[in-house]
Amino acid sequence: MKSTDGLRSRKQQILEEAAKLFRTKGFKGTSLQQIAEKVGMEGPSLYNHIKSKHELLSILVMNNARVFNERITEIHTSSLGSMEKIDRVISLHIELTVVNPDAMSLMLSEWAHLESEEKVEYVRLRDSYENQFKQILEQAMAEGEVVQMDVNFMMFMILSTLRSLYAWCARYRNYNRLEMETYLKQGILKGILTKA
Amino acid sequence: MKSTDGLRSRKQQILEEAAKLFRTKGFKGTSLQQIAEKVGMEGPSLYNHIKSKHELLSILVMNNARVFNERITEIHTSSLGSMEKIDRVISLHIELTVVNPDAMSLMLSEWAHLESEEKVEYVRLRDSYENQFKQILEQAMAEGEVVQMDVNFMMFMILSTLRSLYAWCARYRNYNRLEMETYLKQGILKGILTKA
DNA sequence: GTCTATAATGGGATAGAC
DNA sequence: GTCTATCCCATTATAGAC
Repeated sequence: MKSTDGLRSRKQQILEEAAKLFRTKGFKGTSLQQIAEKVGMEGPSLYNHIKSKHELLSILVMNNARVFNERITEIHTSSLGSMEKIDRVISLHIELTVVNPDAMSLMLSEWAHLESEEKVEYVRLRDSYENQFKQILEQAMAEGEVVQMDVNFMMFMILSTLRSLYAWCARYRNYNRLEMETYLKQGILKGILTKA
Repeated sequence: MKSTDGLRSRKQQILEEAAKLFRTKGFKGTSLQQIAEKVGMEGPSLYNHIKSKHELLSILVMNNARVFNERITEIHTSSLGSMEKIDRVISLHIELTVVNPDAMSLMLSEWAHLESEEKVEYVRLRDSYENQFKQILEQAMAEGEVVQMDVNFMMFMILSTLRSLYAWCARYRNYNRLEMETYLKQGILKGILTKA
């Protein structure tokens, strides 16, 4: 059958159900039988569509990691000002989280279960991402746009919030995205105090 | 034998090794044999000290959760001002994270594998913690000390950073704690911008 | 309290009929 | 492409010798 049969191909459907289950029960805590059940087939039938259980995790995590890396490279190598770049990085996280919160959650919490070769590539992509973001922050700091602080620590604080966004999206489903974006940027850039 | 034998009792030793392994490989990804190996015994021998694998997770997660809840209740019910309370909550997170980063990491990422009764109690403790923190933030907001914002979202932003601290501690082992505390409070309260 | 042997279960993956 | 039957292995937990 062609993949144009339904709106989503069978493999896509499997990937989506796997992502949901991996997210809530963990990669190790999810069985192929459970995934198969969600898609409406028996466990072994999955092997007509996938190579292994690890392949599911690999596709979900690595696709997301590659997109992230490409997008931040776009921002990093652009001619925008440093503060504009920081603004775009925050927007990037929000966009990718809203589009696919399951993949985001998985990427951040289950990557350790990737098989060794891919795990190496994942870490490389993540490091590349963090280095580019760090350089943006260093530039902003050198230009006096942001306060003097250990740049690693500043990055840690910002990424902590951005990386937890998927949990927020899960709890408050239909939260207004623009409102979220506004509050988030305000909080990260200006803090919560009313008085300087 | 008495538990005064070594510096740590046998059970304590098992708990510590289990915490480290659960943290890096996950609860489901860690076998009793692996824990036993770290302690220097065979898998089944563990059962002379523990009731089950789940008991290990339960002790590690629930102890931490109970301490957290007690400590925030102390802060919440005190007569301190709202901003002072927020300051103490941040310090509380730093203290408990520095003292036992493994337990903190586990509590936040592996609680879903608790057995059903304890999972219910864990969620109750976590909700209690969040509600008390939310009330502190609401008070600060009502007094005009912090900016007007969805209080749930403000709490989410603050807790995102505080709950990720264990990862920071793991990466930069001997980071100066006072410096960390200063930067963290500055970042959360005043943001990263130089200009208001 | 520690060991070896072993039960009991569940899960990933393959074979082969349809 | 889906099914049932099956293999193989890891893992939790127990039994019983020492």
